[in-house]
Amino acid sequence: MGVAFMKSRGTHSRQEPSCLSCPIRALTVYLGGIGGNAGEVLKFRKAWRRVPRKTVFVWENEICDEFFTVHRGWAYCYRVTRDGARQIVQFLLPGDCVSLTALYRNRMYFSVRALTDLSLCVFDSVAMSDYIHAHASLGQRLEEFWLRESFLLSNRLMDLGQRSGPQRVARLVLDLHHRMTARGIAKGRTFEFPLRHQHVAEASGLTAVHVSRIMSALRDRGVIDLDRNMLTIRDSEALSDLAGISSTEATYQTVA
Amino acid sequence: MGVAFMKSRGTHSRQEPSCLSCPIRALTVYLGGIGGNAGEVLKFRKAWRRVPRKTVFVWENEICDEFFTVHRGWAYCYRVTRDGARQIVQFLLPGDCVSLTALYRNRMYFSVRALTDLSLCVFDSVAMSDYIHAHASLGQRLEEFWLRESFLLSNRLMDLGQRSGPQRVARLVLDLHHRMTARGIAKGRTFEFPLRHQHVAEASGLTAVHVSRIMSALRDRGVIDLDRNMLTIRDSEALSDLAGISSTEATYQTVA
DNA sequence: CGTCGTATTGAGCGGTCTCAAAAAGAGTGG
DNA sequence: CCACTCTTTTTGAGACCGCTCAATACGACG
Repeated sequence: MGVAFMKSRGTHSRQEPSCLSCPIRALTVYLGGIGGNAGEVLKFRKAWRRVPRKTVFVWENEICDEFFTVHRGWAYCYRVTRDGARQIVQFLLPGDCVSLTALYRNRMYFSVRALTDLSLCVFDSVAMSDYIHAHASLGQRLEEFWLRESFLLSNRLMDLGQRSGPQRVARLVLDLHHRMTARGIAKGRTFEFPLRHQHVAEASGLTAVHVSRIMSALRDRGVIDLDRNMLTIRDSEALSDLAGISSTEATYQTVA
Repeated sequence: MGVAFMKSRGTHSRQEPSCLSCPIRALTVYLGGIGGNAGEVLKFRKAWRRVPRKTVFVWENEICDEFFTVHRGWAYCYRVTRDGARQIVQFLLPGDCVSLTALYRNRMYFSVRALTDLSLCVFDSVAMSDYIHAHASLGQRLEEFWLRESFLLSNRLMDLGQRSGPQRVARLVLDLHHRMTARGIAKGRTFEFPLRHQHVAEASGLTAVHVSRIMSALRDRGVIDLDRNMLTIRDSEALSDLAGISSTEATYQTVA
């Protein structure tokens, strides 16, 4: 996690990591909480795989019988409209599993693309499903993950349905910062922000051009600062005020 | 509690129904598929309750330890922004369960309101959770309900993020028609449509005024017809073309 | 130094909103 | 059946947010 691996597909020379010492294991469905056994999981892990940035590795409407966990880097799930418009459904950070979906049916309803260079833990989805369901507490944890997923999706729905462009952007930034912090990847108010305007746009239902104007305005007003993929929240007060964080969200956000 | 307390338009004078002969039992989590035992479920059903239209019976951010199934009528889940804007997250039709959420935590993250006069089957959420998890096949079914829920939410996300007003309205109409048909409530191209423009607006992230203009246009072009809460799809071709139904959705929509 | 991807900026358009008023329905009570 | 009220729908006019298109600037990389 500490090691940089930005461009260079040549770097990234880490050894295949073990689940036992994985710093993000507590975030996963299968190793978080009390029920997981890292040794056992490691035994049926199929592979540890690297994916260069911009690569699509799960395709909407196609078969996928693997279950992934993001080990390092960023990715995102998206779907595309019949006439080509893309909607980013979710950004994936280290510790996030790429698709609970694969546990049930292998026909995916979204695509997944690496945003940065990525490393993934790969499992056979049936094996993972069997493992989870063999441990009652993991099954319960899995269901809570679904609950959380629905909650997060409904948050996004609120954003797209009821909030202005600047609000959507502010909320996206805060959300990512919050998640990065929760995983210990971000420490203070500055954190890695590898999204292009186009990504922000596709996530928030705006245009890249308009996102540019919004972010420029935020920068001019001294609310945020963005330099070389590092984003700094300068005026946290102003940002969350703009975002209009509600108490409901604050409550649920602590879930992970 | 089971006693009626509507101002009863006189209709709705049904006896408390039994799960055994319930026409929508196949749609529920706990009685659909192969694992459910209607006699057993009926035994721990807490009540059968009527709720007059416009009544809120689940509150965002409040405790709720009941699990409901819509037995008759329409309802909707919604959330409200800090500055008062409402987003309808989901419409609930007979057979839909009001909140899987209550199975896990009793603090709700949305409110639920009756759109029409409503009758509900009421369960203690812990009892229901125990029952479902005591039957492996029901547990699995529950997880598939979560999958479906996420899929549907991501559909809505696509709508709000990437589609124009007319498209959103067209899709909402088609979606409701599809669901009504799947439950045998709608037979042909005409079906009950109790939503006010305001509801359509809050679901699709538009304004009631604008929804009015959109629906007038659809009517003028002979695409739909709306008379006294009955909606008729006159030109199904044109409507789904406008909606831009993708193959992904068609596939998943057959799930139920 | 040239190329490619990305960001910025400007000008003009259009979809959707706001505000406001009028019209149409639906329910209520006489 | 009518008169009254309340809710909902319709319509118009004007404003604004966000979009489109296009040109330019920037920055990373080879």
